[in-house]
Amino acid sequence: MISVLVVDDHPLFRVGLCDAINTQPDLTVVADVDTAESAMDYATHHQVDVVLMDLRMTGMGGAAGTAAITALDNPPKVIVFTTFSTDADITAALDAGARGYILKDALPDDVFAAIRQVASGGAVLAPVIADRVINRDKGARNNDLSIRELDVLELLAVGLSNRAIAQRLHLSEATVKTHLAHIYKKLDVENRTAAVIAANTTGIIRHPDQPN
Amino acid sequence: MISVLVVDDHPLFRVGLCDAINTQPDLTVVADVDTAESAMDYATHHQVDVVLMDLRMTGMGGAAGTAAITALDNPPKVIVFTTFSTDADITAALDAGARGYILKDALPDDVFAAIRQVASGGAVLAPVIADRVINRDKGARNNDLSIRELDVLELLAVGLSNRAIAQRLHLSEATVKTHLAHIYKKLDVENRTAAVIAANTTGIIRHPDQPN
DNA sequence: AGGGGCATCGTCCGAACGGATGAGTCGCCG
DNA sequence: CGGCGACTCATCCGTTCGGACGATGCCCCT
Repeated sequence: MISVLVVDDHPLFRVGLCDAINTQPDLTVVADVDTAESAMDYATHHQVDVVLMDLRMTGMGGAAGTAAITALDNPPKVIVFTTFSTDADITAALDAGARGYILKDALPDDVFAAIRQVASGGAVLAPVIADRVINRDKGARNNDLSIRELDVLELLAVGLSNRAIAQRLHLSEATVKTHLAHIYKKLDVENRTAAVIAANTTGIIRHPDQPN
Repeated sequence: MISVLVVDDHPLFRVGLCDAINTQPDLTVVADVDTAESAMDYATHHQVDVVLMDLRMTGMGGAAGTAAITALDNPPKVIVFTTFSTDADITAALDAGARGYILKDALPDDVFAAIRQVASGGAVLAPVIADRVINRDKGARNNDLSIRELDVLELLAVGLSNRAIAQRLHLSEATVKTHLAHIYKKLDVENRTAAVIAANTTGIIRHPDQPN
């Protein structure tokens, strides 16, 4: 019997998920919580095989929660289970030690299979995610912005002018322009607006979370 | 007994939702489907009291589906049940004839209550939504962009230059600039990048749907 | 008949942006 | 040590934006 801990701040979804899992003879939900904090709390005091963790939650968030849980002694396997699949989310989750990344539009059977797979020591990535991860380590290396370029891009993405960016980062405007030129090349765009869009859609930078 | 039709393309969520509803003695899910098309199909051939409709789905989408269903003879009441709450989504849903708009992070009891409320002829808006709707009719009237301004904003939001926008819309650049100036005023921003951000976060324009 | 919003186009000008190029410092890696 | 990349700054130049006018025509509403 594989024990599962469900972490999701959508009560309705959580309940449905728990019920679905409990229909499986070899799976059982031992607890369901709505924050990463409580998940960590539970995992430190109880034995759990697999944690199904939502990413975007109020509080510490799923990525931090995953990291905290995988740092425990004899840690449970964590599967990130979320609606979102930006690069930032994926890397954060995998870096945090997640052994699986599946999307909420998956079929129930896929979820069950993922739990079994991970419980037995394997790893599971949703097809879309798998592509991303593979491509990331191939050609997308040049897509990597330097730290400073990311700083600039972040400020760019909130609508600041070159001058304003320069002031915020204590740079000259010339330097900002240089960084921008590099950013445009790396993102393969022509202007700042397109760069902001690219940054948002590819998930290079973090959204301010759900728009309202 | 109130009969409910559940429309959602996330199988896991749909199943959980159906189970939850069926726990209520006075509610029963008579069918659950994964597209607006099948929902319309079902509603034309069967008697249903309330339809729980997801907004963002593959195919015709929830707003169009809502409009189609409420156009039937003796139509069921439609509650839009979604994760998203941008202005575009809300107005689309309400214009389409939805009698309720609740978010997927609602508590199960809230959902049950909403179904009962709508079935008995009432209307239900999630608190966040209610605020939006009310504010929209108050001060936000100047926030209303004209059709043409929206056209421009949409192209702006994919990173096009003034000239490119002009060509796409068969306008002179001068006209585009005039529209932009109006857009900036109405959105209370200083430049195009900020306008794009504002458009995205306030949901004035439609996202190209889920980023990947 | 008049007013107002919308859409269209024009001009002018200063500010901002984007591209090209060069160049200096620093740290890392072989 | 020598090369390379990141970071910094500068100058020059052409293009693009954004603001501030004005102007016309249309349609709707009072």
